Amino acid sequence: MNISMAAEQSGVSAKMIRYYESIGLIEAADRRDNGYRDYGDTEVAMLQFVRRTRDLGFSLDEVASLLTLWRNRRRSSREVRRLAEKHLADIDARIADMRAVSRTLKRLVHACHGDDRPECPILDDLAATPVTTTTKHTRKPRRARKAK
Amino acid sequence: MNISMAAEQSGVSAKMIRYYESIGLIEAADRRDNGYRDYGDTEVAMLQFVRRTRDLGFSLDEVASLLTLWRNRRRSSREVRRLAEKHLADIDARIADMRAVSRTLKRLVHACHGDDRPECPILDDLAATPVTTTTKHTRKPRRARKAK
DNA sequence: GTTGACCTTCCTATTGTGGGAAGGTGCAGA
DNA sequence: TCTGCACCTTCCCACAATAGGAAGGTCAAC
Repeated sequence: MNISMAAEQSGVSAKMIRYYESIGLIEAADRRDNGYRDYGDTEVAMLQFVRRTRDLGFSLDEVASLLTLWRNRRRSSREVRRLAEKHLADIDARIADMRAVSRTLKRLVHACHGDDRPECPILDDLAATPVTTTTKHTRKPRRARKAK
Repeated sequence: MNISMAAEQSGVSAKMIRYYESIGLIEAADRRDNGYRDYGDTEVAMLQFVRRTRDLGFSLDEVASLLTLWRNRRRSSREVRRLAEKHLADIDARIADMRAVSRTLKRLVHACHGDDRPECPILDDLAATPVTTTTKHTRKPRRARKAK
């Protein structure tokens, strides 16, 4: 099948399929005589795997590792679990950070009357208070993909 | 004072100060005879405002709006609050998304024994299940800054 | 003078995705 | 057979926000 069909069935855009191929994340697709890429059910299944993994917020580097493990019949589930745990810890740390930000913003929004007057505790706070964070380690800017 | 001093006092790197100036987020600094940028306490206070606002995850576009409001004596607090509320809703939506991802990952990690055997529910899931999301609207990839 | 710590501008990379141009291909209808 | 349209190809650009570094000027202490 053509790339647009594979895109539709896998949920990965044609643009991204070509990109993933170009960076070596997935193997180069077979080509037909006219130069068009040709996909079968196996390839679509792999693209779905990538899609799902991306949806869970794994980076392309992590997707590559997971793909390797997926293809390897003699892998140990330990390694897969370690990857997932690491990613999970990462996500939970980011959630904690964002919740701290959310709490601060809620407090500020409540303190501001939001009318025609210029007095605004939000701006006062922005000009003064240092931010409160809950985690100290460096977070990677990894995030879950947009919900369709 | 020199740019590195202003960076130290504001928490915004010299690199970023120049960048903010280049995109017009902040006004061009005064220059001394040797061409060096020169900063005073007013400028440092403004940089701190930017820093704090970025820490709360506002985009540079939003920072620009907030800066304008901050400088405007006759602003209405309504507008500030509206911006903060919008950003807050955005953050909360992203937290909800990430919590859904976190729950899924936790479930998968628990289901995987993580030993030498190759059987792995994590990979099985990645190959099969569609992702569960809680929000339907498009989320912007905005995020809180790294905790120092 | 020389050294070292500043400063300047300019270019590059990052991550993952989308947009679009320029040109080839395939198929359906007139 | 021609025409049009919907595909396909590669290649380049843009985004957001930041960091790294090169090449060169400046300043202050020794």
